[in-house]
Amino acid sequence: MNTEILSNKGTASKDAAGGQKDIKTILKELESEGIIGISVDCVIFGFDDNELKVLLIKSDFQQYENKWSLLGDLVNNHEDLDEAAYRVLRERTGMDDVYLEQVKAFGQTGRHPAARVVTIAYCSLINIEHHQLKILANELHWHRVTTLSEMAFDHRKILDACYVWLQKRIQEHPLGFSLLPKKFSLRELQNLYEAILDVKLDRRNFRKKFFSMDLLEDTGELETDVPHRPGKLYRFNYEKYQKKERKKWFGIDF
Amino acid sequence: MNTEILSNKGTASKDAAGGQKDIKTILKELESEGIIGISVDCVIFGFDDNELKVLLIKSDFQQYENKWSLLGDLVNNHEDLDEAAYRVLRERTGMDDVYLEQVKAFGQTGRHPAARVVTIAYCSLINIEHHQLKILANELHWHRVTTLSEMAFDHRKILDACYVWLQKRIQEHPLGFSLLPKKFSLRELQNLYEAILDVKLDRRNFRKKFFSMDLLEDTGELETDVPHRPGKLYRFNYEKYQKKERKKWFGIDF
DNA sequence: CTAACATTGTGTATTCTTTACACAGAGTAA
DNA sequence: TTACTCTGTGTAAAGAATACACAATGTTAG
Repeated sequence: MNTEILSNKGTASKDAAGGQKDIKTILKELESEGIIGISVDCVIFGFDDNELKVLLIKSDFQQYENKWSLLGDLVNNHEDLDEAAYRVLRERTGMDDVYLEQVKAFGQTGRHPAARVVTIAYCSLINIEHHQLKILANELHWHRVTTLSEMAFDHRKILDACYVWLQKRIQEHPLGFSLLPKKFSLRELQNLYEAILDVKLDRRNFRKKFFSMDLLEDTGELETDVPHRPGKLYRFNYEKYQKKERKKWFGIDF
Repeated sequence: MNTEILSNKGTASKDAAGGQKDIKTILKELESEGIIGISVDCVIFGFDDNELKVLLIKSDFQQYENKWSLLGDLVNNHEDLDEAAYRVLRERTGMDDVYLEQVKAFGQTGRHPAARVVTIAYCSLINIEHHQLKILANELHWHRVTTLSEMAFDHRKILDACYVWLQKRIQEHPLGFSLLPKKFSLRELQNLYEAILDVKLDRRNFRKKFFSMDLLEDTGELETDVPHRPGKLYRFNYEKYQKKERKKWFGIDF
């Protein structure tokens, strides 16, 4: 078989999900050879209009016509999994310096109609404002996470898993800042947490909590264009965070 | 290529790590075809003699002669990832009803000398006493996690990742009981936590904590064969745990 | 059979963390 | 100038984590 096609180069084949002429051929070959394909799928979250959004395209697999699909691609033979995920991100969003983390492998037989494909799901967080969608093929755009119509393949399951992962992760690690501009108000930060965790938080306690962690730096600037008293703008201090000693090892509770 | 070999059946080929005559041929074929192989590797933990143990075999890949290796195998073409992991467990330990969870995919190029193989790591917890090692080939046996000599492939990295995962997971979910006999004393439970988390805990606070969770049932029995006052034996009540409502959604801290 | 030993079982005071809650200040818009 | 909206702040109460000591129970050695 033609390994040249399998180890697809750069933007040649679009995605295990998005599809383009070649991918189907590749998958057909995999299937007829009894080979398991490997892909990555990126769940790319953004935060806009006080809502958590996810970046999707229209699937062009016939079985999933008009269904939404995650961004993914087959893994190139000579690239690491992480690299493959970064490549997908780069190709789709034009962004390089992006938060990206592996979440889970999905490998049910029958999850892809064309062939056996195991996919490694990655979760990515990007700032919608800083970001320009490059390739707008397949109606690439942002969707509310909470009100999603049906999705292609098992992508709903993948998305749900990543969302749950995010809800947990954001409470233990400072990921959230990747979704915000570099300078943000505490209100924005709280909106972010409220949206992702789907909960209302007490404003004063929320502030107290973050200030006591001592990781926010006052930029000295204020919000502009708000129709009320402007709030202070802060920035997250990654260095301080790195240096901080992780204690709290012990918290048995279930 | 011969898909019959690739989709290895049952006990035919032993492992991406353990190897047996066929596996090397399969891998060679994968490599020459430019195909990425998929395996599962199980990090099987046990608890014995107040220490956390892991089940390993001797690698018989020449490059890793005399190095220890996790238990794994190529994923069969028609089985789910989880099934493949269960199969490995069953074949090696003879146990079916075992705690097993996917932890992470490892897919660095070059992680396997014979071919490109992406492996999905699973973590498993078993009670050493309840369990009989079935196939003792390749010097299958238990090793202390803390004092491990060099390992084959990137298996040390995989093991470390699973260990860290376990340390975290055991604090949030009642996994630990899988490592203990059905009936256990509080001292045994505490030893387990102390060993895994590598920390000393206050006995009275530990008890208070577990009793307040209200998930331990007094069996009415006592320890036997201890050279001192025997402690009560408890059992973990899974049903109560299932019914318990999960609250504590909110714990931002990093 | 008694004394020494080892480990179980228990409660309270202190500190830290989380929660609940209200009012003055700053800017905007009419 | 007033009404409006959101920012910024502190305290009291409840709950959780920690530190800590002594009597009870069984075993073992003399």
